[in-house]
This record gives sequence, structure tokens and C-alpha cells, in this order.
Amino acid sequence: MERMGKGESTKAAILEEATELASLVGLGGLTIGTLAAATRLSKSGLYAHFASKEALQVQVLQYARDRFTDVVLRPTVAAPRGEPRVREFFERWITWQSTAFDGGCIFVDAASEFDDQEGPVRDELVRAERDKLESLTLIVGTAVSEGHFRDDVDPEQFAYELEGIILAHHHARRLMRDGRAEERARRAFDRLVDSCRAAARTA
Amino acid sequence: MERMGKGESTKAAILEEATELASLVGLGGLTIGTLAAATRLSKSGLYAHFASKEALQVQVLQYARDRFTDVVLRPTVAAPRGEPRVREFFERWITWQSTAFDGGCIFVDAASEFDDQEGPVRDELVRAERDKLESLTLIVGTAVSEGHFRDDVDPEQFAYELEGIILAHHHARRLMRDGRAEERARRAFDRLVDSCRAAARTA
DNA sequence: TCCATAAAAGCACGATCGTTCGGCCCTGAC
DNA sequence: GTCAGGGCCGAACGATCGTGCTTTTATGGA
Repeated sequence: MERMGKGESTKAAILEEATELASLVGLGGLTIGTLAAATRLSKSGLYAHFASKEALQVQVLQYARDRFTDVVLRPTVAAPRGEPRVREFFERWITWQSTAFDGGCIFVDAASEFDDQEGPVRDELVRAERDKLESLTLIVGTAVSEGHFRDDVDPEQFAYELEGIILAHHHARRLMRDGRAEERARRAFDRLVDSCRAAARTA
Repeated sequence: MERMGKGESTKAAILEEATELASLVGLGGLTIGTLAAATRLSKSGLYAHFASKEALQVQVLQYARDRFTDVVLRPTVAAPRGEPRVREFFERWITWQSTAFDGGCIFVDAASEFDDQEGPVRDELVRAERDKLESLTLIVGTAVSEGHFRDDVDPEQFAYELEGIILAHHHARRLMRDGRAEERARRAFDRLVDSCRAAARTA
């Protein structure tokens, strides 16, 4: 049966709050003290749930990754194979960036923070990112094999460029506070898809 | 005449080292203690050159901005107007990202770190970024008015998408350690330019 | 209801944080 | 030769950091 014990439920609440906080101040800026205050726990009471701060950071990333899988990845594969599924992925991804956490997407924040700091946090981050890229590459590959995209489309290159659009969106929206960030992202995406689409009945 | 006094020269050395360090651990992760150790100064001796840590952070950004102007912006306008100048900008920008500092581009790092933290650091960062975007927009606008790019090309949209390519490159190179990051960026850039180019003698 | 166990708190530790202050050294002007 | 001032240091401050202990409180099965 194994319903969730008290410990597990508070730990989940901690991770929820920690992820929110980390999206605002960064994974490195996250502090046991402030997190304890935010969850109304004592420092030691909170700390008891984790082996170290580093472990907490890793588990925050894992928590965020599960969320991403739930609200982006899994629903996406419900869309019809090929281009529609690519579109669905993009739409859900960009919505995720705006709505998942108060601060920006935690993966984007953490990426530039930990790209030079060897260790388990970086490793987990790379794992999450590689996973995401792999899923995207697969989905684009399907669009090719379905005949929606041209044969010479390189799914990895597509994934690279789509990631770029998402990053530009994050940058424009969060730092520059550009109200047209999302519109711009959509236009860029449309251009990208257009350039990959098989010519509609040319012969 | 005003040659550089002792104080100014050590301050310059501090900013140099600080920028390097900040590119590795982030502007927020930058610490008076570690910076003092890196410059072989005492904490207080170093601190005497700045009003506060926040002031130091701002001046680091200003220092990096000057460097960017010197090695990217200024040489770029030496290239012939129009598409060649756009190309020059891209090439210099991407080289900057790989070679300017040991850690990634400090603006990229700082952008996701301070996008949610109101204050002078964020303000300076936005100023620098707006400057960069404006220059780029102008250069692309010239490519349009020179007839290299089609009339319906939106320079701001171009700038947005180019920023995306740069960010994707940073992400792929530094976090994912993708050896083909630069090649991918170049392909994306070529595709972007191609889609903007005026059709070569159609009539 | 009692008790074993889990969960949270309390307290303290060494270290480091940003910041301040008083004083020593060195240089250049008189 | 003296004196003013800039440049740098040593020491120290209160606060907070991550991390251990020991103790109290809450929980749930017998």
C-alpha cells in the first residue's frame, strides 16, 4: 500500500519550495537558512532530509525534471506523429518557461551557473538536458520519416536551433522584459519549420 | 598628461581578474575573499577600491562591456556595409564567446542570474544588452537598405534569432561540451541569412 | 494505551561573508 | 628633511553559511 508518510510529504513540500526559490536566486544562491524560513522549518529539521546541500541541489533538479516530463514531454506524445507533435512540443515547452516557476526556467538558470563547476549537480543537469534533446531529436526524426519534413533535415540541428529559440525567448522575456518575446519566438519557430517542410506537391 | 597612477592600475588588474573569475563562478558567486586571494591583495586593500560589492559587480560588467566594444563592435563596422558586416559581427561575436574569458560569456552567465534580482547590477546588464541589440539591429537594417536583404526582413526579429543562435552555441559548447557546437551555430546562421537574402537576379 | 520509531527542533561549531577602522609604508611637493 | 596623502594591510565586527550533535515532540502499530 505504502501511502506517503509524513516525512516524504514534507520532503516533497521542501523540494517544491526549493525549486521555486532556486528559479529566483539560482541553485547556487539557494540557502539552507532561507529555504528553512520559506518552509517554516528549522534549519536542522530541514537539513535532516538531505545528506548535504549538494544532494539537495541534485534532488531539486530531479524534481524539476519530473515536472518537465509530466507537463511537457508526456502530453506531447499524445499529439499525432510528425509535424503536429513537433509543434505540440514547442508550444508546451514555451508555456512551461512562462508558467512552471516564478523565476525563469530553472534549467536555463542552472545551465550557465554550473557549466564550469564539475560535480554531481552539473552531471545531473547534463543528464536532464541530454534527455530533453534526445526526445526532441526523436520527435523531429519522426516528422522526417512521416514525410512532413524533407529527408535532408538534420534532427539534431533542428533541436539545436529550437533550443536557441527557447533560450532567446527566455532572455528576451525575463531579462529584457520584451512583451513581444513570445510572438518573436513563434515567428522564429514558424520560419524554422517552414524551412524544413517538404514542398507541398511540387510534382 | 595624466598617466595611470598606481591606484588605477591595480584597480584595472582587479577588474581584469574579477571578470575572469566571475565568468567561472558567476557575478553572484564572486567573493571579495577569493578575489583578494587571486589578486594577491588583502581583503581590505582590495575593498578600498570599491564602495561596495554591488559597485564592484557593476564595474565588472562595465569592464566586460568595454572589452566587447573593443573586440567585437568596433572592428565590425570596419567591414563593408550590408551582409558582410552582419557576417563579421556574427564571426566576432562567436569568437568572443569562446575566447574572451575562461568561463563562458559573462553576459550570458549574468543574464540568467540577475534576471529576477532588481537593482543596479541588473540595470547595467540590461543597458549593455540593449546596446548590443541596438547595434545589431542597425547593422541588419543597413543590409536591408543596401539591398542585400529583402525589404520585409524585420531587423529586430533577426537580432532576436541571432541572439538565439549565440545562446544555443553557448549552451551546447559549455554545458554539453558538444564539439560541433560552433559548426552548428554557423549552419544556423547561414540558414538565417539565406532566408533573408534578396533572391539573386530573378528577373 | 503504551512504546518504538520517525520527524523536527535546539544549539553549537568553525568558516566565510561583506564591511569598517586605525595605522603603516611609500611617494612626491615643498 | 619634513610633511601630506594615497595605497594597502591587519584585525575585527556581526551575520550567515553548511553541517554536526543531542534533545524534544509527533506518529502510528500492538
